[in-house]
Amino acid sequence: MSNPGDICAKMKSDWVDLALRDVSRSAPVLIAGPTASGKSALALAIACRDDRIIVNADALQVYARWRILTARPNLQEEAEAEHRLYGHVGRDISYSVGDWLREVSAVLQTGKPVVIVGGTGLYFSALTEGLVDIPATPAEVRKIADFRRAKEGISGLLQELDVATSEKIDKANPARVQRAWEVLQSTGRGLSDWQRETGPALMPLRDADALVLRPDVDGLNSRIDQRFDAMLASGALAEVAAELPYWVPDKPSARAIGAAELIGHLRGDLSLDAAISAAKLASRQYAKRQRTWARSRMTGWNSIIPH
RNA sequence: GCCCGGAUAGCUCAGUUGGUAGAGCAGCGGAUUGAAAAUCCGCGUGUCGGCGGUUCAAUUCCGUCUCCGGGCA
Repeated sequence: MSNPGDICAKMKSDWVDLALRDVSRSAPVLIAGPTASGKSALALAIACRDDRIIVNADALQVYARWRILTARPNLQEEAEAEHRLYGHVGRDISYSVGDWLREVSAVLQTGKPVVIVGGTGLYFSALTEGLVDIPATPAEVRKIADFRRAKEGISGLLQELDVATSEKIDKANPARVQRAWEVLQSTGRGLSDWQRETGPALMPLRDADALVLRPDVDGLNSRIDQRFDAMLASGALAEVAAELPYWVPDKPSARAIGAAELIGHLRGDLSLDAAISAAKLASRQYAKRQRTWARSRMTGWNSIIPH
């Protein structure tokens, strides 16, 4: 049996101890960084020290089905501190930055001290730089956009955009074009028009102790590989197998790295080794994108070198 | 041992009727205000296996050697 505090004590490692010394005891703490860099360990150590609640800032860890695959804190870890916004969204529910920001806002209103931790850069920029409150895209509009995009590509949607938005967005990026079209279609206003109204941030950077983990690339890559092996050892394949009957590639939760690969293996499309390699590769590529985001978008954050 | 086929970018391969070469993937860099673990953009000098020959010029043709497949003994 483990007593409260056991995990907290166990989580401690040299770099965590070192980082802990400079972390504010009063301001909200933000922890970002690439996948497998040790964010959760640091968050738990801080939460234990200051009796904070841990708030998830990861777009996939919100989904209920993937505890192992998305490296969500386990039950023991969750018992050490209150965790919020983890695994609380169903596999078919679409979830977005706006949803997340509203939920974070509600948590902050409780007045409890927090450590907000996750790998989704967009969530942090919405939190610290602001996000306009645009009504959610109705499912029918999304459906029409999906259909048209599949049928005629993005050119048709692109042509129907307002000029201001069209000039602003990356027209080669189907996701951006579709988003802009959906906003115009469902609200009657152009996206860029909306965005001009972006108000003050919920949590400006100066009000927080913002930390980015910046691990050595080679070290991180091998940690990513090891972690995926560990996920398999603790039942990732069974977790994915349980989803097999419900699997639809374009469902929101299906984007978890490793899910499509392991489903592919379970269906006999590729060997387990091939699935593992593909999943590890996708994770390394994801970590690279997170590094790029941190470099350019988190310049005001304090860097921590883990491990 | 003999015969055939390979050897070109980190990997899989294309190509050059002789004028020193280009795709995919990987990698690297970047963008990213509601699907963001998503999506998108940019970046290609490499003894064209070694050595010799022919040629103004060889990665390309010839010879030979090495290695890897396959076949025959």
